[in-house]
Amino acid sequence: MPEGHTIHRLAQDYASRFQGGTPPEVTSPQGKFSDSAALLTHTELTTTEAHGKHLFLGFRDTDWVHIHLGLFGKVTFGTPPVPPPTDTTRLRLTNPTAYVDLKGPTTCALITPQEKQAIHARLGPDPLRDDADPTAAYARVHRSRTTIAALLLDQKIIAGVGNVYRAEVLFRHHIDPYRPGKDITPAEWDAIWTDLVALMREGVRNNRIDTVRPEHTPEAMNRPPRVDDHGGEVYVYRRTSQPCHLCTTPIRTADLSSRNLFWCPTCQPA
DNA sequence: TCCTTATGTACAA
DNA sequence: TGTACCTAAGGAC
Repeated sequence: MPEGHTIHRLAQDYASRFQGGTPPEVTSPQGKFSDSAALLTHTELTTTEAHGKHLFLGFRDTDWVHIHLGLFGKVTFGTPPVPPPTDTTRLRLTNPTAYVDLKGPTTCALITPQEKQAIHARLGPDPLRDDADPTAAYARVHRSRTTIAALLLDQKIIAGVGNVYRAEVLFRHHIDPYRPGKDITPAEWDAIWTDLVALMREGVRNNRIDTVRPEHTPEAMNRPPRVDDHGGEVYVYRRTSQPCHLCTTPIRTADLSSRNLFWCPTCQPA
């Protein structure tokens, strides 16, 4: 269950284990990717790349495996002995020193460079990519009557932000999630973008999402650390009815376009 | 054993 | 706006 930082981390991890060296054996124990796996097996993994939540594995620089984890996809790395695959293992790479399994992805497909280019073209700037242009994103935000909360999840506008980073970055900038995009000032957008770059880079480094400032950590505030399956310390995400770390107001939750929204009504006033 | 839930997206109406 | 799809874990029975 990933946001962009997970995908960029996966790009690094696939590369460190399989790029160069012995070309991996490529299999699809589940069968859904078997034909493509047969074309790729024992060819070189030459590069890996992430854009937002999309992962690309480049074989021979011309054959790209396009992976999107969706809500359920999981990637597991390991070292030999290689365990028997389960019937949900979509893609397995194996070389003499490592293996990696992919399960439950929304997408795992062999695509051409042209098809890859089309995917980049429909994605907005990614705070984790060097080629990202935040002004292009702001231009769309600024002319939209849609809420900033919805815009931040729109991958055409900004790529890689998911439900956790959305909730947390709006809290960190005291912005009401229901505020229309057109009311976001250039200074606010600049601050949001800069913050996302820093937060998501740290997310790649630590492979988890932490958003609380040093003065609000469990140690600094003498409170118990969060115990949750997403792993990080946060202000509002899935903290429904718990007291805000800053003002003790109960954190609120609501449904917004079928996604869970979390915010502090005091720190993020309408 | 069934039901719910989840860091997501695409397509139909 | 609703629904379908991909999977696994945890809780209610």
